[in-house]
Amino acid sequence: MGKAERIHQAIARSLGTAILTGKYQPGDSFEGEIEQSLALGVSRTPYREAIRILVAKGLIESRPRAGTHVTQRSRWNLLDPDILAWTFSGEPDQAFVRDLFELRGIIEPAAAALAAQRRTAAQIDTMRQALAAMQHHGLAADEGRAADQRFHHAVLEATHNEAVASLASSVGAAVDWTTRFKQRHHVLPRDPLPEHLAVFHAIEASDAGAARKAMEELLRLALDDTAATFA
Amino acid sequence: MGKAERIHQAIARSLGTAILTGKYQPGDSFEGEIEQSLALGVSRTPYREAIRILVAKGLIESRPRAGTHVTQRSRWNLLDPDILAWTFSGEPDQAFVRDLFELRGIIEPAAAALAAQRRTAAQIDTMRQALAAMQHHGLAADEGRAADQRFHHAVLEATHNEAVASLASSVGAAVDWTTRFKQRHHVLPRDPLPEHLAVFHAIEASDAGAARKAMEELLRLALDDTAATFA
DNA sequence: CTGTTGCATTTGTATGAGTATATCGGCAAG
DNA sequence: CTTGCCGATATACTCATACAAATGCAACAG
Repeated sequence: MGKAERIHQAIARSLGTAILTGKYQPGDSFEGEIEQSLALGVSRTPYREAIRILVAKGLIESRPRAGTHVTQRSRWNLLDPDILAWTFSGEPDQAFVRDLFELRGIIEPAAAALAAQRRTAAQIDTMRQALAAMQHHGLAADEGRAADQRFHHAVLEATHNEAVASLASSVGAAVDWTTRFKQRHHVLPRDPLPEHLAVFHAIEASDAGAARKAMEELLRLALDDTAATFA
Repeated sequence: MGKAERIHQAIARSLGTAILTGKYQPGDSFEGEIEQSLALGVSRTPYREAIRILVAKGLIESRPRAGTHVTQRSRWNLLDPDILAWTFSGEPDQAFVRDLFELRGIIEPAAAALAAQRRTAAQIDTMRQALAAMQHHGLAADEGRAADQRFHHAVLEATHNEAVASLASSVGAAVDWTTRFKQRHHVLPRDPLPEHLAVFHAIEASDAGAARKAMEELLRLALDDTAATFA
């Protein structure tokens, strides 16, 4: 049933995480695609495909004679879903987590306001079910966190804006990692349901202003929890 | 000097634009990697690498026995720089352009406010030079549009938030295409410099509220122009 | 010192053989 | 008739090797 990870995926993930965790610095070289692939015990084909994946995500660039080098951080597609997953597979940079929260603070309140104006009945349903699942399982369980993500995802979907919705996986990664991090550090989490319900009710009532404020409050509380964890 | 486009890049661009312009619909099949590559007159190696690129950007997925299929639109990384470039290489969907503008309306005012608080002297300098170049060349010239992009890019950079800054290429594509579109339809553009200067001066003065309002005004005017073009 | 030209090195492309995997269809049990 | 198992088979995946193309560097000519 599950899809076994292909070799090129494994290589891409391995090298990608190595770059994102700083084991390879911008400018570092991967010269010698024959040596590299043999060193990994694979043929050139999957190695090259892994390189193509990383190039597609902006992490590296390769030209004949010049070799393959890690690009400058500013050229990385940090919001790419795979990049985020690779970033969060280790202990991510605290500064980057703060940046992601700040981005959520920009996107999600505005999205909540738009969602309040445009949401369909089906999307309201999705949100309601997600919150029910979240209440039932709690954030300690995988299913609970998945439900949390579904809720935030549904809010972005309800904006009926594809560009905004495509940030869902990025935001979702931030949501997921934040709660995981709290769990990892054994912080007794305050029940997050009230804030979520406030957002939900405002969107259901088509009250854009209230939805914005409720989402801002939700993020403020989440950020406080996270900051407490770091401190 | 210029880098000749590699075959796998060309294939990826070709198939990517075909998907983004709707010539291939979600669910459509690319089965037969041998046939497909021969039909394109290339070997399987670069064809497969092109497929890996498209997979990395979420446009397609491929599994043994099942074949290679175009994924659902919701799984595409619409804000990926290449995806945007491919999208804008043709006549992009008007709805998507509106979505991108809405996203800019969410991101850029907030970014301008943050930039006002955090900008460095060097970043102020970059903005000033960009505006000077913009005034000198005008938006009809490539150099003028490049300067316009540099300005908006500098604003996002000045937030000192990597997650926000990584949206620069996305926003930049929107900026660039918008002005190109106006040119293409021979709309006599109003001089956009005053709004830009207003944003710049607010950021220089570290006035976050004024920067936010000035950017909102800039976007409102730009949107009006674009809407008039469509009408 | 400057421009140019040839060369060596690295990535890019071609091709054919063989492997692994997941879908599909049939078969058996319920 | 439905459900679950299970093997045959088409498909992508990997390997190995050979050759082509591009480009940065150094030697060289002016």
